[in-house]
Amino acid sequence: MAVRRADVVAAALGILDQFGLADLTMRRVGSALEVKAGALYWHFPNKQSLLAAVADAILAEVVAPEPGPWRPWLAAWTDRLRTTLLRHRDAAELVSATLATGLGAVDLGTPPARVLHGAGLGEADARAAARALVHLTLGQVSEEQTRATLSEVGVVSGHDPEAAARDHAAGVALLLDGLAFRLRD
Amino acid sequence: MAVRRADVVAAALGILDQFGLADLTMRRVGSALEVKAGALYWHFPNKQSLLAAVADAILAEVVAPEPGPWRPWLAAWTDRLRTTLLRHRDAAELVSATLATGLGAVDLGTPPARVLHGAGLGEADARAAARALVHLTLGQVSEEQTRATLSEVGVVSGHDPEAAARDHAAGVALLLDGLAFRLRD
DNA sequence: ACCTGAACACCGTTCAAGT
DNA sequence: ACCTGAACACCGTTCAAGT
Repeated sequence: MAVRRADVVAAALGILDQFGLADLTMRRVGSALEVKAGALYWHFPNKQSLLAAVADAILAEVVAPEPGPWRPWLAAWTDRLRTTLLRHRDAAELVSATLATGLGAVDLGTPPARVLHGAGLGEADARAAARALVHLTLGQVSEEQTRATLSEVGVVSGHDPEAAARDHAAGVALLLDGLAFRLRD
Repeated sequence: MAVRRADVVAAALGILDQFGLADLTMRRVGSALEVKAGALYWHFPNKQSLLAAVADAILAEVVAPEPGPWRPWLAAWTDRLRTTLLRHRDAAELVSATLATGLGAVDLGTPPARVLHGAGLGEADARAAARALVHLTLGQVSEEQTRATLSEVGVVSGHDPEAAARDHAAGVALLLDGLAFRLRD
């Protein structure tokens, strides 16, 4: 039974979820598929491309909110992005890295930028605001996930998920206030 | 001549600047000091601790603006943070990773949080805003530095530093607008 | 106090050769 | 078309032993 590209991505995502990014090696993905590491290079040119595909798979889970007023739409979208990232171990770090390399296919900033542009913001400002929202979320979740892992191992104590959610919402609300100020008549 | 802890950090920073984070290995740092990799473990318990020390050294270069009104103070501080990060290859990625592990000594969020609290913002909101500012900057610079490296190798074309500066300023301004809204009477 | 030598258990990647 | 075997050039980390 030949392994297909999608099988490789699924296996990699499974390893990420169970063991984290540090254990996501080509050799481990291969052995999960009962195949040697070298075989993966038939499907992907290198490890980074495989990681980008995993990041894309994760981001595809973010469902866009129903069309509506820009502020609740953005608040909901940001929250869904956060929740999706939290569902997969080390996902924020993985997505950040992929976003930086530019290898990912999913354009994370486009949906919020479109909404903001539709609300009357200039295109450049809309893109800048979308980037800010994305970086804010990735940064907060990345810190939260690392802390969660560390507290699991017992290195650090008292990781509070509700406090993290509030922190994130506070940062987002600040940005949305700034946007409301820009969009006022 | 015995190698001291500070020598190790300086050598590591030199390798980071010249060759980037991927080439910053214990073996390379050792050979730059004419010492075997194992010798470094006399000074640091592991690689992460050495990286944290390097991150601290970089962040120590950020000089706080003169005391003054919160808005220009924060704008200046954020800009200096960005400029400092840009002076060292892959610095944003390194600092982000260190910040997540909690190993770093420099508390990046405290100065802006203090200024905001002094301006009348509640302590929790001040901390959340400071975190937002930091994550925004780290995310933008991290992307910028990766793109800069890629464009150096020729993988990607047209990295525009001025556009990146404008993007960052736009994101920060948005947040500061939100803060101004909160701090209005 | 500080370092070497040498090992252990890994990595990502390549590529001829097989089926 | 897809995979193995086997290698290449590396990693971080440990630790007895040396000075």
